[in-house]
Amino acid sequence: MAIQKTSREEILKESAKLFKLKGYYNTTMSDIASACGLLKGSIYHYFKSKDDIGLETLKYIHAYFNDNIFKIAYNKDLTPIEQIKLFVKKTDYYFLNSEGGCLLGNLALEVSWSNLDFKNEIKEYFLNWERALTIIFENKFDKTKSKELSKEFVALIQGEIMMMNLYNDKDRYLKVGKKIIQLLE
Amino acid sequence: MAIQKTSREEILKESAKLFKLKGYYNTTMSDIASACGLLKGSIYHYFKSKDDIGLETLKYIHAYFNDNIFKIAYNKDLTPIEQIKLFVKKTDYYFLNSEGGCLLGNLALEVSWSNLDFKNEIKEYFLNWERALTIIFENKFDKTKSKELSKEFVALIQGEIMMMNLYNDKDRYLKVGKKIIQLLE
DNA sequence: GTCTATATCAAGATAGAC
DNA sequence: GTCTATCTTGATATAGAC
Repeated sequence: MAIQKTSREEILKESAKLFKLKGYYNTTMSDIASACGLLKGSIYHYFKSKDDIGLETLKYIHAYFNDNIFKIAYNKDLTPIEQIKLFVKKTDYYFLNSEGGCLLGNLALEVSWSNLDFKNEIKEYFLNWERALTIIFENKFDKTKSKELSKEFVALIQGEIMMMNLYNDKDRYLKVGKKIIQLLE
Repeated sequence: MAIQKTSREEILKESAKLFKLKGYYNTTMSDIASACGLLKGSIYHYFKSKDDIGLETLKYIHAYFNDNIFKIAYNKDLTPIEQIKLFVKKTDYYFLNSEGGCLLGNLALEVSWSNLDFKNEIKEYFLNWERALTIIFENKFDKTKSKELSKEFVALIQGEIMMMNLYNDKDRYLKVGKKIIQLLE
């Protein structure tokens, strides 16, 4: 009986960090293992391959956004203004503390050309993001306009996260959230 | 005397394609070589390492944008409207025909965390892009507003390129150029 | 300038001991 | 559940023949 040093979830968390910072292909099983205090062979007890870890990591982060951020749009106990403020607050909190930017955005550019499973997961993530924003916007705008706005904001957020991390400047990114809130006020 | 099959420039062109589509780390010297009709050993006649190719490829694409697109902002023979229309037209032409998106944007997310030379080149590229747009905007807006607009548009373009390639939909990307032109009309 | 051949290293992955 | 050991592959890179 060996002492349990890690768990499936911890491996996914560490993998997400590494993939964001080093890129997917440039992160090795050895990197992931040592981030969890293991040797690389031990990782295969939890996952059957690196691609398995990659896809599960995307799903894990996607689920985090679904459960903690996107769902705010479906919470009828909040007013639209409260919804959008909380939505922006939680999104900002995540990305301001997420060294390396947006995992799914990063992998969209790096991996989605070659791995269809990854690509589909990433597409769903952004669709869910857009759907959530659309629902909030529909309190003030018509369906078409709401869709258009939400798509544009999701793209803008991705671009600004790229710039935030490139120039180490949070202000530009934070402006996006302020703009979104102003739209509904 | 062996027949010359390729050139420094062709290697950079093929590398740019491959890096965009497959990612930097996932592209091998063998991939690059065979795209040029060579065997991998032969590439080292032109470049001393893969990182050398990577950095030179970034510089090559950066120079293309400087010479063909960004410089439009400094052409005093054109009116501001003509400038922005040409700017957008050339940018759109490039990205609509650039399978895999924006090389410097892609590598910004994949590589810039680990390679400072890459990161600096990428930062300069986006700064030059912003500077060019700022100059055109200054014909209608004050300096602060022009800077703000240009930064936001560069970020938005990057985000929309990501989405265009993810969803295989050119319309969303094309809206950005239309918005930019409208701003100056 | 391109080739063949090879050195070197590190990657993903597996097997079996503890 | 983690370890050590190892297999196999494929990566970057070099040397020297043509």
